[in-house]
Amino acid sequence: MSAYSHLQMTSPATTQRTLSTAEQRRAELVEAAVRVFAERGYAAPTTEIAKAAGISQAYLFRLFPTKPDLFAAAYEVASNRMYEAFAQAAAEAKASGEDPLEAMGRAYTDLIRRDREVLLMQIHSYVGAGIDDAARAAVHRCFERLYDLLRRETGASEQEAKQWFAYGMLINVMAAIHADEVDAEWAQVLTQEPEEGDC
Amino acid sequence: MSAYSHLQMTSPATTQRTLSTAEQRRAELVEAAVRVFAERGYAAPTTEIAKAAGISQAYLFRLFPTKPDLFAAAYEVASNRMYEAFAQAAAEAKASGEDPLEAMGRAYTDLIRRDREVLLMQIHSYVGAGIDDAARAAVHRCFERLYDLLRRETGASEQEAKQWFAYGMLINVMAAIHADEVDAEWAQVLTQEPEEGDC
DNA sequence: GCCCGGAGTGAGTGACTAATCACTCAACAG
DNA sequence: CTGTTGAGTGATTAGTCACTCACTCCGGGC
Repeated sequence: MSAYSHLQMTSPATTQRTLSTAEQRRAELVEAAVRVFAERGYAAPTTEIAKAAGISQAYLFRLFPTKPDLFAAAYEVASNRMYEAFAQAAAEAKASGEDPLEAMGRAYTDLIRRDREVLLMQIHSYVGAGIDDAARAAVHRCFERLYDLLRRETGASEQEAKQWFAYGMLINVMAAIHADEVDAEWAQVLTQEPEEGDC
Repeated sequence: MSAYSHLQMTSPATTQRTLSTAEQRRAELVEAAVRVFAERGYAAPTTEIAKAAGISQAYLFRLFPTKPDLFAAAYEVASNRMYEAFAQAAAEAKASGEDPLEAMGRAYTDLIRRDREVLLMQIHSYVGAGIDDAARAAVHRCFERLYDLLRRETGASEQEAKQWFAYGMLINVMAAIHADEVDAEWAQVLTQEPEEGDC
């Protein structure tokens, strides 16, 4: 019978009317996909994603014809979320006369706590980029946009940009391997927040 | 670890046998596993690894009872190869009065060209670390050993060590996503070799 | 009332894959 | 020659996965 009909029956009556119901479901599905892919990687089964989204697996495949399509959409959403966080941090820093480079650096560490999924999706996409051409293109686009934003908004030099990305990658990896749960010097050093005099 | 560590045992000179010893086959299998896992990630099927090693899939499972066991062994070999490269670079630099920190940095970029598999295994293990407990432990051990080596041999400060690892992670990721094949400013900047005045 | 189209699903299917099992054969000791 | 042991395999199994299809349900237009 209705196996999981008790999940979210309270569908908001005041839904945004700009989205049709199918588009809305698609958006919900992608949100769920981000959650599950972030946790279990590309190998996450579609059944589990469908369950997380509260729909049947069959309907998942109506909304996204193939699994790579779904993964690409999830990655797109996650990398947009990251981009927006950085753009906002840069804009706010600019408005308040702060150093935008430093603000964007802080935005990264903030992102770990608030939105761990985004960083995990990033790591998983690096693996996907080694195999899937579409994933690789998406990852390259993400780096390009972020690099352009950084150079444009902060005026960082090439060397500064490189260093900024390097620390970002370190944060990504440390989050992926759960270094924060390890009680050892290396873990403490490599996950600690940057001090003031960082160079 | 110590169970399969006899890489080149003394082959019996008196008797020539057409059949290999199990230990020898195990070592060959692990070498093949490193190649295949590096290329295709944790999802690489055991049939393919067996084929690469020139043995049957059934025998693969006799030599390693489970796939995670095999992956862990492959990762161990790959990270040892990395460790040895760093240790050697540090030792040589020390002997010749060079700066060991810089030498170890150069060893990393050299490693990309010579032994790309090692870096790819590293990236793949980050994903494995999010799922498999054994893989996570292995990755943590690898970081610990490397961190200790760095601090001991180069006398780098915590901050210097952190920066060294950050650049290492950047190199890892750029290799994984094939950034070197991209013709764009971000790719060129993030993959270029470090200049002399890097800080 | 009746059709039509879109939302949504239960029940599959074929392809694969980790792991098992029953078995063969080579080598050697006695 | 014979019994034993370890190397090695073909065939199979149990389970999982991406993906499909025939179907139901429901609201709106005629």
